[in-house]
Amino acid sequence: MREVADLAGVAMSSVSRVLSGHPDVSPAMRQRVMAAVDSLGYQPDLLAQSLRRRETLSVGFVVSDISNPLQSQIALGAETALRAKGYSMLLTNSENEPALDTSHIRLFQQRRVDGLLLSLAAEDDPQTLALLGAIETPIVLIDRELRGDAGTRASAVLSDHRSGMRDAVGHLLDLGHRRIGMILGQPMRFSRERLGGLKDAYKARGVAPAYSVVEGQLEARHGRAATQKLLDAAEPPTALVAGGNQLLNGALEEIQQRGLQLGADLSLVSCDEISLTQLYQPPIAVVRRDIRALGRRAAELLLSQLEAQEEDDEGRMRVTRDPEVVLLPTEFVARPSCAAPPRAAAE
Amino acid sequence: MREVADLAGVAMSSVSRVLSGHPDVSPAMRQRVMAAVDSLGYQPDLLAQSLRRRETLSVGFVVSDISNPLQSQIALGAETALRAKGYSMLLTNSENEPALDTSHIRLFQQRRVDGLLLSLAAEDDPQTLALLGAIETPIVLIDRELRGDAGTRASAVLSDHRSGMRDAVGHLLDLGHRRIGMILGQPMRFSRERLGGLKDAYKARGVAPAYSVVEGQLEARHGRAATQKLLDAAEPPTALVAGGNQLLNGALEEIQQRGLQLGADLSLVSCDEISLTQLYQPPIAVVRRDIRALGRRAAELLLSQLEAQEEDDEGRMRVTRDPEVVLLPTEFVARPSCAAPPRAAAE
DNA sequence: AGATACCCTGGAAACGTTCCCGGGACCGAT
DNA sequence: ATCGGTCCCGGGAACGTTTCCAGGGTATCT
Repeated sequence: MREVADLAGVAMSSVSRVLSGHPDVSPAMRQRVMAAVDSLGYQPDLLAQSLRRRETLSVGFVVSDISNPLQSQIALGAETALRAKGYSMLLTNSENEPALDTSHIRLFQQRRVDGLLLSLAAEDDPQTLALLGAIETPIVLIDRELRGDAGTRASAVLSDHRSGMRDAVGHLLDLGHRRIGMILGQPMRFSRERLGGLKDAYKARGVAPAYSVVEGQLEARHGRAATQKLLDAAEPPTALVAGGNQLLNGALEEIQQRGLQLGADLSLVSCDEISLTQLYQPPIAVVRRDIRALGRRAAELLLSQLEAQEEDDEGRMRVTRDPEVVLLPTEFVARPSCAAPPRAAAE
Repeated sequence: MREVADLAGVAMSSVSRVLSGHPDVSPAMRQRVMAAVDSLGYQPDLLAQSLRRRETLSVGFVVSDISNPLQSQIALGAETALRAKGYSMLLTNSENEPALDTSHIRLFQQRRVDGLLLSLAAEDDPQTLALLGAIETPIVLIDRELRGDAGTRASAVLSDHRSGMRDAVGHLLDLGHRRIGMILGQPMRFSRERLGGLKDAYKARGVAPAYSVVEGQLEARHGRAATQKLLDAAEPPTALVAGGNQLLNGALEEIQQRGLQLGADLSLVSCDEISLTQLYQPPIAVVRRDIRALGRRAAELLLSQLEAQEEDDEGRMRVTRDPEVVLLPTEFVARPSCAAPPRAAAE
């Protein structure tokens, strides 16, 4: 920048003014400076800018596993929205370990990110909650619900899993199923809501609650083990609900292993659309949602918080807008993987 | 940091020395400083550190679309390896537009990233090539091959698509197929190599090259359109090769639409394992590779370049190690989606 | 005892910006 | 001609670190 100033024969402050679009700058000055900038191919150093301006135009995204199609679609949606406003995204994988969550959040703090997008590994980790409660930067939770300070201070985008699942289980009950097996992941909001939707459906139809639920990790191995356990029960369910694409993979493995025919022998509903659910034969019914929109909305919430920041007397940035929580819809899509239960099992 | 120094009653330079593990520091001093640090909960500002040290401990990752399972697995592998060495990853999606590639690279330059991981949208975009040729930071290309300066200056991790595809097509030829249709994406290295593998196989078996190839974008729509075109030919192929998971999705749509039975009516090979290929009925043969390793190796190459940097007389960092290119293996996995061609078509 | 060497510490410049503040030039009004 | 105001511009402090340099203290050697 000094080179530019020297070449143009002006002060560095003038160069800065021209480049940052300050109003107090004459056309002649602008021209001179821009000429020098072009001829030197000068590009301002964002690092120094950030240091001085006290904002980095960057946000941290903590994700448990970016290779999960769910998370990567969220990341895409979020990054695109953030980039449109000039923000960059720092990405980190916490490998489903809450301890990594906190250490990454701390790291992002040191990097002075302007905001945080969190898809946490756990909702009830005390360390994480304590850290988040003490943090002043804007936070948006993605499909997570936190207790205490951390929860009230943060914005959130949530999917309305309950309503989609209510329709899904309602559909199964209407087809004549009575015993439904549900495979869930970690005890987090999405699991609770899905279970809630299932209960709602039984209740709404006045059917005796003959469902069974297996909780575990959100991974294929658990999907398979849970399927095994459910189908080996004395009175096995006639329909299965897999609460996530990894669980679906495991469930399908076991179903194929047993030579069961989807629809005819066993009905199946999964959560979240992937290519597999559409192209499988028979196609698999899903509770669907716009995942990319989840990321986009999360970014928008964060941006709105960032726009509403003001410096207080101590020079720190304080958010002036209250955190928001938005609920995004889910939709049940019936497909041939759901059919009436086999005669024998239906009684 | 000044607060820490004041509380401990020492100079800021001493605090800095303690925290950065400088050797010239007495045990007493270390103790005093650490006590002050703990009591204040002080965390150093990485921004200021980066500015002063002239390194940011961050790398930029330019990806065309993170929601693609391929790219997200690469990202996971890379991020994990980078994080282990203290580096953070900035992620950006270029939406398959070379213009965005260059603008993101420029942005990363301004952010002073220490290195660049590139999965470019195009291999021959002049703007991108010019920019990369003029850049001094270490670069690792991911499954891309560049001409000119940019190419020689950059490291790269490449997959050996050719050998896997050679085996795949060899398998099809051995089953009796003669007319094979290949669906490819953009004209980049992976497409060229796959085509090369196909030709190799025909040549090795001395079979007349009766294959046909359709190039296009790496997306489902093209996969479907290409399948349509190939199957509508006067002498349609008896086996199809889809060069990527998006293309596979499109191809399967069309195949199902026509009511064709994989294996019996038409053989199919895809590239890169996804849950669909394993769980589809019949399972789909693939040319497989360890995608996460691709990301990991890319990060390792970059790290090795970063370690080999030294400051020259003008204060700029210069890499002292020559760029490396590593070739990672692929492996053909035969599955029931490949079978002998139907009698009628076999002549 | 004096000199030499070594270890540790404090002061200050620097990294590349931004932005406040003071001042010169110019205009119009008195 | 003087004054008040507006418009631009340059100087310099600051953001939070690191690192060079010089100097003070202690130990070692002659």
